[in-house]
Amino acid sequence: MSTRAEENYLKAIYKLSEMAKPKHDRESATVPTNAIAQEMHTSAASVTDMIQRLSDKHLVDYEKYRGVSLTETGRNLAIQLLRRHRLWEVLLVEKLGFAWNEVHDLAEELEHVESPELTDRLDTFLGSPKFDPHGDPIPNAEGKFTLRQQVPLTDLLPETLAVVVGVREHSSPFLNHLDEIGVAIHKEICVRERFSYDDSMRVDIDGELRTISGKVARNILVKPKPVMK
Amino acid sequence: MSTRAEENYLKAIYKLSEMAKPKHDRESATVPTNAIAQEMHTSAASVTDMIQRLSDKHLVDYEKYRGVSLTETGRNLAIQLLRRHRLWEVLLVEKLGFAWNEVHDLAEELEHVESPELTDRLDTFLGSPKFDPHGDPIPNAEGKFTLRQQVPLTDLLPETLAVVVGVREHSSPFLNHLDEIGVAIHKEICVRERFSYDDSMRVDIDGELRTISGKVARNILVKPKPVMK
DNA sequence: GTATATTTTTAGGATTGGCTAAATAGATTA
DNA sequence: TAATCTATTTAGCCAATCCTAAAAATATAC
Repeated sequence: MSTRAEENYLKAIYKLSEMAKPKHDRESATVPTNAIAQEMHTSAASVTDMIQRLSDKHLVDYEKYRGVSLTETGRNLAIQLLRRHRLWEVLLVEKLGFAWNEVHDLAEELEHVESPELTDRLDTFLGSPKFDPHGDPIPNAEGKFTLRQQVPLTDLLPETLAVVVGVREHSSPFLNHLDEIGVAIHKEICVRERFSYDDSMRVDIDGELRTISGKVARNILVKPKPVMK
Repeated sequence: MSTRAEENYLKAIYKLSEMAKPKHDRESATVPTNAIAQEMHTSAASVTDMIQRLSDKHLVDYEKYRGVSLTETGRNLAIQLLRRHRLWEVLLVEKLGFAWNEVHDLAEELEHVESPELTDRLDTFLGSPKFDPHGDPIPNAEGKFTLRQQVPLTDLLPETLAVVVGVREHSSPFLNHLDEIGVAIHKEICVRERFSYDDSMRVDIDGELRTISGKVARNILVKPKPVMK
């Protein structure tokens, strides 16, 4: 029904509209043309073009000069793409042995293969994972996300133990850096000291004491461990 | 480097040129425009169009009104597509649990994801299979096919035991029919009687005696079992 | 060996999806 | 409020890939 190009626009609009409105909401926030152009590394004119096509297909609501938002159909499509993307990432990492910073572009290709049957079977084969290798939630077939307690590492008080559950940046340089400092999903981190001046912190990872910059800490998501009394 | 459309043309040309010249040969046989058009369900004019582009890219050799043949580059590309196609089919059947008649169209999509790394890892994950679920040989990374002794079921003499190793037809109706009569890859078949009039035969499958029409028998490939003395 | 039939190519056009440059609407500031 | 800046749209193009109809080349038949 929809082309690759259309699907990529839907994904971009979904992403931007979620960023505009972090809390999961029934409605889709309105995003400006320019933001889409930037996100997709294309010209604003091309965006206007495509948006008009998507609007004709009732995948987005569009009023000239007012920005775009996804219709329910459009959002469901975007969420299914996200589902496929993240399931493929799990296959690539868990089964094929790719590193977590190598799978994004491949999943970007694979997600466009449309087949509910394939998606279902992939999900089953992988054991219906709820999160992908970066800790992002995988929507289920109905488009529902699994919620989870998570905060940026910067929010932890000293002497708190926490488990890494996700990242807020997916760039290869960032993920490589995490590899270098021993941070990975499911690793335990214990905060020793916080420097509020620059949000950097001293932490304990695998028994090693390290300093993590604020820039990095802000992009690590953790789930605090309840303290044993 | 090459688009999806170009890749599909290369595959079609490869297929036709192999059919024209069954023995594996260094050279690629010349195929007529019309044959490609039929194979791809498109118009002859479109074929001429695309062939000119492929010729500009040195993927085919082309002389007006003379037909096309693949260059070495073109043939290598086609063989890599075949490799990916068949590896994906193995994944779909062996790991995801699809039936052998359900995987062709999906593999047709998946094969276009170009990544030597992905292909390699897929191959390793699947245990470097030499044949796909229909018994077709999977070329290795160097493009070499595993050869194997195989003959159409119609070639067997009565009282010969053989193992089904492949099919020469991939249509769903044909594969479904095989399912119905209990024929599957690796099944043993024992020929009891041959009727040369119409090539039909009485065979033993799983201890059950059945009649197989010539049309069906011709499309079943078997490897005769050496007779115990 | 010419007439006819078939195959192939050319010509011209549609659609998708991108671009640049120019025009216009909306937002910001003095 | 007027001037200016920015965001958005329009206009006009381009390339890829398909199409139909017509022309040209080749093959076949008498």
